[in-house]
Amino acid sequence: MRPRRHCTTGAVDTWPKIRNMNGIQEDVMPEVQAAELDKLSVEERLYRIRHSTAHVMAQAVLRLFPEGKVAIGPPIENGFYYDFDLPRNLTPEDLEAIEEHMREIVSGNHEFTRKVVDREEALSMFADQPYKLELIRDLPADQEISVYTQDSFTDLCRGPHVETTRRIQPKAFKLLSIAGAYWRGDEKRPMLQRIYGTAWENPKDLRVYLDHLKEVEKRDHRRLGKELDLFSTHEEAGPGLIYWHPKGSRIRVAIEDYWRAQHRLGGYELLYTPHVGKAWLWQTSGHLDFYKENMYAPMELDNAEYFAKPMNCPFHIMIYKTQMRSYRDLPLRWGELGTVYRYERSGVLHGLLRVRGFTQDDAHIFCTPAQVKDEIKEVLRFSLQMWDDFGFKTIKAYLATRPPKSVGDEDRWLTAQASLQEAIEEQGLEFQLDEGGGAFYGPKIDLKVKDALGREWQMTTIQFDFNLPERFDMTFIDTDGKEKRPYMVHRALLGSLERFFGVLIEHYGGAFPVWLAPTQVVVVPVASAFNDYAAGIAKRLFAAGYRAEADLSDDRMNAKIRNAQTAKVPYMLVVGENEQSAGAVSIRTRTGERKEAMSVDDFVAWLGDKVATRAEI
RNA sequence: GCCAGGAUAGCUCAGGGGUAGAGCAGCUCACUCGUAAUGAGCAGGUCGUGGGUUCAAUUCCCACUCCUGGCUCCA
Repeated sequence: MRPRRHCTTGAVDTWPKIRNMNGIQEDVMPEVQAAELDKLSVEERLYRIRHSTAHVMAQAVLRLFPEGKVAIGPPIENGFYYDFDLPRNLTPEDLEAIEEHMREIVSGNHEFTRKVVDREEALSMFADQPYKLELIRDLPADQEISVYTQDSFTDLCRGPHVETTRRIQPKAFKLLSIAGAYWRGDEKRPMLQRIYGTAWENPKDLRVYLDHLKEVEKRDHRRLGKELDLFSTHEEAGPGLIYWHPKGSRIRVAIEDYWRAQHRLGGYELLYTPHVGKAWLWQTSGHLDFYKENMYAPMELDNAEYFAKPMNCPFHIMIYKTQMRSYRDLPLRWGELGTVYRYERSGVLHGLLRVRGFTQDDAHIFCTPAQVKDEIKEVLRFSLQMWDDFGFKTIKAYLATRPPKSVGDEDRWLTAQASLQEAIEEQGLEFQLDEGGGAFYGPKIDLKVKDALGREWQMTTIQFDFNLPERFDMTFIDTDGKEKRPYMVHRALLGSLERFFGVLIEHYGGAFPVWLAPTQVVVVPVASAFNDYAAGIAKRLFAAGYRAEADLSDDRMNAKIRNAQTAKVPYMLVVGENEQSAGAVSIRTRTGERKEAMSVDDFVAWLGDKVATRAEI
């Protein structure tokens, strides 16, 4: 299954997006008559189908475990889940048995009937269902309480549902996995067993979705990382720490070279700062008060405690404070590919996407109030251009504003929020407002990018910070000769190189565009008699700055092509008698296409163009 | 951290109370070949770590580590 916690899972555009953020039954759709079901949008129909399938599953589970307790079972994107408290742990075989019962229930053509009950009635109906009782007791006093019944099963539920189980096709749903989940997501409460399932309108849609899951698995960056020899992790050497192999490093170098070049053009200076800092630094920044549980334990040295850095900002501020800063010096844009370490609980580590040490493509912008607007606009534009260059074309913005508990002047918050929103609107970006969702120290924009499989990943963050300038007493001298507080914006565009690499691998399924491919060209001689010619071409390409090699192994030509193909090398140059005598190469792309033979000079120019235009192939 | 499942050759995996097997990769030899796998041979393992039960444990039991899928938070 896909890593739900790292991306909004999901789905090709045509697939309905149904979210249930807090995992509790919620439903904003009005009740409709059964006959109207077909008039509903596909999203609304699927919502009902999934919700109803969850009820059917609960009924099936209770058939197997009559003494089981049911918790909640909402529809989610692409499916549904239901949480249970059962006398024993479920096994994968149980899922098959449950599915069997579900098919039988569904084929009974039972109606879903809705009934409104008062609180007392509800409490007595679910007297032996403690989780339901808790839900009922937590409902607001003026809330209408409804229950839905199909066959012999009645559930507390706001609805809506399909009119009969006939709407649930026996071959259009599938149970996928069992997982532990805390009651109401609280680790102090009981651990329940959650069954995830997927449900669709018809068997064909289910098949398309299952194929999609297979494709997701094929593109899994951990699998491709191994197959393509890109990176590894080592439990003996510390979990969650990434080792970049030569081929992975080639890609990283290409990314970093691009990143530096773009930042230079964008008016950034680059910094290098230490990996550890004394307790004073983290005390001043507040990290020891608010972030300690995410930090590596201190090292003691000369009676002082040193911490590995979880963030780069305090170091950049130290540099800021080495001089008196004038308004004439601002804005300062300081970037750093800064490697940070954060403690993550062992259960959450996941390939490149969730690690304990990573390199942020970090930068801090220090500016005057008058400069804020333009700076934000530029950062956003910069970010979008970068995503475009890396081949991600669909971006969504999330603007998070001031939460109730927060620091900083009201007018600074308003200025900051206004400039964030204006920047988004100017770029014509689709965005969602997350009222009160900002950090206590400032509002922010997060960008989610959509990958080739339609999954959204949160990558870019652009964040105001009203806290650190105060804590470190940062100032600049304004035009009136007075000391003022600069604005500080923290931004990471790619996020972290590790995570970005993981997403990039999955986006391209390992078939990187030419400018990023670890090996851009493999020269394949048709027989060993042409080894020298092949080696000469590879050498020439290499000298011209390309990642090219000749395959001079004992393999036959067909095997060499296959090896290059499975390594997803964009171009294979096949050379034999014809090419040698003409000083040419014949080109085969990894898509299987054969191009007309061209002179080596022409190929160099052609390849240069492909790299410069960031062509996929 | 918690719940569940897993860990056997470099990789993918089979097996099972009497101390291990395949394919690919690797090495050697032969083949000199025109757009996705030439053939033969060789080598490769304290069966995750530690403890227990047993005449005997890789197999059964316990603990731990890591991995996988979830739960909370986040780049």
